[in-house]
Amino acid sequence: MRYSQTFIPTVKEVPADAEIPSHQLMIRAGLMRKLASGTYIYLPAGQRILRKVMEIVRQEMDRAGALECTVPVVQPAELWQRTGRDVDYGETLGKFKDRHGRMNVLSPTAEEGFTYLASQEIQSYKQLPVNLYQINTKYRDEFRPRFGVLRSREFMMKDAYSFHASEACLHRTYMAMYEAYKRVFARCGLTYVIVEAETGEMGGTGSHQFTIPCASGEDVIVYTAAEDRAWNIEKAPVDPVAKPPAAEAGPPEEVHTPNVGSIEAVCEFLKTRPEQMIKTLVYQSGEEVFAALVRGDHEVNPEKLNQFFVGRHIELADEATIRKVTGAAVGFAGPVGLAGHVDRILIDHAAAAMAVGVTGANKTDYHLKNVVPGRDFPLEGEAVQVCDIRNAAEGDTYGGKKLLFKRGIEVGQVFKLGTKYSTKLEARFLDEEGNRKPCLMGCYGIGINRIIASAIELNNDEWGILWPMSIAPWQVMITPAAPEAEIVAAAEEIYQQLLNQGVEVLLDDRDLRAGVKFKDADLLGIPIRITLGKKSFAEGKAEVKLRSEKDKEMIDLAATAEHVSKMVRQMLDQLNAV
RNA sequence: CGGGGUGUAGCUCAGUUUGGCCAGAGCGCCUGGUUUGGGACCAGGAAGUCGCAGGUUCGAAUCCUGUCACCCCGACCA
Repeated sequence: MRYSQTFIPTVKEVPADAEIPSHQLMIRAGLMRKLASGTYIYLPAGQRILRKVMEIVRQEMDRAGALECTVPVVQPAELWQRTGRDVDYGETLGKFKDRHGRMNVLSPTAEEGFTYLASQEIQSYKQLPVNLYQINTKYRDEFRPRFGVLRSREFMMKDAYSFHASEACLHRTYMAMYEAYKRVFARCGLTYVIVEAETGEMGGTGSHQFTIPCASGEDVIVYTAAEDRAWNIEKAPVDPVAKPPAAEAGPPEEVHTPNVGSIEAVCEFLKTRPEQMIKTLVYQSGEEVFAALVRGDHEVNPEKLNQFFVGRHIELADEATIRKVTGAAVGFAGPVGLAGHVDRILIDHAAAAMAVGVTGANKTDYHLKNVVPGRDFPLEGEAVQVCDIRNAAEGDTYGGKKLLFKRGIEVGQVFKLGTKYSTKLEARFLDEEGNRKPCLMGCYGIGINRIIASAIELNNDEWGILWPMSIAPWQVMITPAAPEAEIVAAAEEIYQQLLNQGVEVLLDDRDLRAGVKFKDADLLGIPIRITLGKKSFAEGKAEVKLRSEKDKEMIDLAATAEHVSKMVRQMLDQLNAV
């Protein structure tokens, strides 16, 4: 490709609305432009990267026995009503009505589509297993799109869905996908951490996420100091904290705390600390109202709470409900005397282990001091349970091992779905004994755009991007650094030779000063640059430089193309050797 | 959805507090010339309904009302 004939609009200045390196550099290097909040146009160079990542994913999926399909992005809402996800997905699900008045859904993921297909086509265990995938646009009406392509409304995702007659078979495909994912991310030149994203319910290894550790990540990864296990914070278990020796505490004492509802404000007002408070959150799930108690400095983990309400949607109770069950304004709920007013009380281990604490008084503008768990409110009973319902925090342990934290970008997830979708959409098969059973399912996703952003987050410097060879928009860039005809001709010759050898090469044939070309080359981040300058040309040499290295190598002009194409192959082999 | 912020040239932003100079700068773009290995220099030039709609006023980028878009923060409220 000749630079003069492509379209790579680079910009010097950092765009005002881009915060993280990948977002800034994708704009600056002319890879993409914003169309609207959370939607981006991929320009030619960006599109090449997208295509390369998709091709790696496609190759690894095919190698692992998955079969490519394409399911429509616009799907009948009726299908989503049957699985209940039109409600469960909430506002994030994009919908529109067509001219016939039919509701349509913009696919944020495609369990329904693929399961529908299976329901139509799978009759017998003899047809199983089957693993189908697509690489297609997904749409999510995100609450808050941000960080460029990391959390966008429209994005490219590879999603696969497998169907099985047995748990063992599902596990085999699950592991095949797990291995395929390792290959995909390694080939893309990414260092990744695999975290456990789901335990309990499915037993054992129900779901793993592939995450790229980096500061811009939105997910929190929790891992043991020995790094022998890692979890998404949504699933990270914690040891119950030790109960301190019982403290001398008088009876609960009401204190007037006018307009002081928040933990912070109460601490300020009562000169206490968050870890001495018991936070009482009221949730609802349909008609059922329940309370969750955690220590003031801890955070409730909705995913953990969900384990107690499998398959149901839970949310924080609205103000009216809170008033009804606590008899007080929002901000003054507490566990003392709450038992009869809610259907259930879930108490985190750490809250239960407190010797004494401060809580809301279930009375507007009042809190209670000297509240002793177990004495002033029950820790056991029919509707009371002490359990793990909070996020792991600094200082926690699991299995006696210290827990550490870092941020990560989730780029892939493998998940054992079970029969949720196959039951609801009647994707069933007859087994050897003639019994009709719902298929066991797995689903496996990879965020294509996130791979690109992660690669940039991991590989950039003050000048621009440093692409791994496998996903670089071009493998080699040729920069004639002087306008003399013989230099241009030499560049042209090497360009043709490289093309003939199947190397993806970008020839900077623009009539510009060398400095400008160098700046653009560094911004774009093509891994190998061949520079032809007056001085080296006079000596019959070309300069070969890696984007990642400072030093250059002087190669005979006649040998340059051969030398460079060998380098390309070696760098690719290194990435593919997994 | 709540809170905060920003909308002025293709980009980054000044000007708005205190209404009145001709609506500006840097970068980019066009023309000519000089340059030519790390985002050159000189000269000339094009380019903005000041987000949009109302209103106040002799006069509005500036004040008021509404509206739209974009950005940031947000369970910690129990």
